[in-house]
Amino acid sequence: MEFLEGKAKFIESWGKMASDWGINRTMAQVHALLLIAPEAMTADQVMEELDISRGNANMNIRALMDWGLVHKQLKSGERKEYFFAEKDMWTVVRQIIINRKKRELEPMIKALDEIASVEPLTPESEHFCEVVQDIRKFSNKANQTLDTLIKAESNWFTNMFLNMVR
Amino acid sequence: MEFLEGKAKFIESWGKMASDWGINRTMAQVHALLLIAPEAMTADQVMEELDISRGNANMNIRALMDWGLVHKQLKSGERKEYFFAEKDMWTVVRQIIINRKKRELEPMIKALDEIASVEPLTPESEHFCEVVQDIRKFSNKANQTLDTLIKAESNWFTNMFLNMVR
DNA sequence: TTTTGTTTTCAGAATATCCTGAAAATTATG
DNA sequence: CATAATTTTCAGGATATTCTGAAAACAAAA
Repeated sequence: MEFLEGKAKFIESWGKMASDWGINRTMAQVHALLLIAPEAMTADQVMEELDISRGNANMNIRALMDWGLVHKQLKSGERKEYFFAEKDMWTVVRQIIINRKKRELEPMIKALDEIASVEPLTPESEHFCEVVQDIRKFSNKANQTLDTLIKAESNWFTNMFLNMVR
Repeated sequence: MEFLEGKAKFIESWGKMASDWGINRTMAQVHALLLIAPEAMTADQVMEELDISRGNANMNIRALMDWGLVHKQLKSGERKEYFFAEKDMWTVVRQIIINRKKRELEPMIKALDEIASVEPLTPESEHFCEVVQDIRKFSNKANQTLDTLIKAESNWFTNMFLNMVR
């Protein structure tokens, strides 16, 4: 496969996977582009390469910085801002875990805690409470595990994988 | 909190979380409804409770069966079909892992394998190949780990959590 | 076979999400 | 301060996704 074909395919696949996971496709494509860029890029270069508008490029670069996946680089003597992606895969995954946990898992746990105050007075509400308790326990365990994962070192993560498949 | 309020909140939260994760909101709401239903329900009951159309109910119940999260129950002497959700949380999570792995992770790995045939002939393609290799290694490890998880027993999963937070 | 109850399909409508591009805001430079 | 370069915003347009409802298909019962 040619480099340019591979590059296009990589950007496309990364975007596809992201949109399956509820993440803006273009944001993921910008991320893919910066991941494989050997040097930091300007917003103009991103617009050009992905053929998207200035507003779109700006919005998604900013979102990627919010996620902690992309950083700004200022070059002395230049006014333009340059951007580059975090390349260490474990750090990338960790940042994604941190963000999704905060945005999605924690609100869900909060909602479940409130819901858990329902009294099991009827057969219907009794069953309801049981299901909610199960999910609560599960979510809390997942939350704790993710906290541990977030604190863990890269090699620890590798080791966990190896342990599990052994 | 009152039961009916809790029920509504649960269905709403479950749907919200699902749509964050790229899953149809209504599908998740149907799932939530069946999870907390003490008895199997008909499509009509689902339509009624969630205030959705027949077509929508049918489509999403069917999708949930494809995911292995909902099953059909036939009552003797009745023509209507009844549906109930798998309630064991570990089984639910496992089914979701199985499906998403097959639909998303495996195609990504396949794409990466193809992309990996790019030759690192220039500085740009050299860096590209490095990034792709990193992601490939990571994806393959994740894939193996998920295979192990899928085969694992429920209590093993609990133990893993406990091990990790220790 | 005909009737009746039930499920499935799918074109078009409704909605949610994303993108554009030009203007406004911001910031550096002369 | 005035000018120029750059970034940000956001209303309106474009696109993608989801939903409806009625008709078709199917299947049990008469």
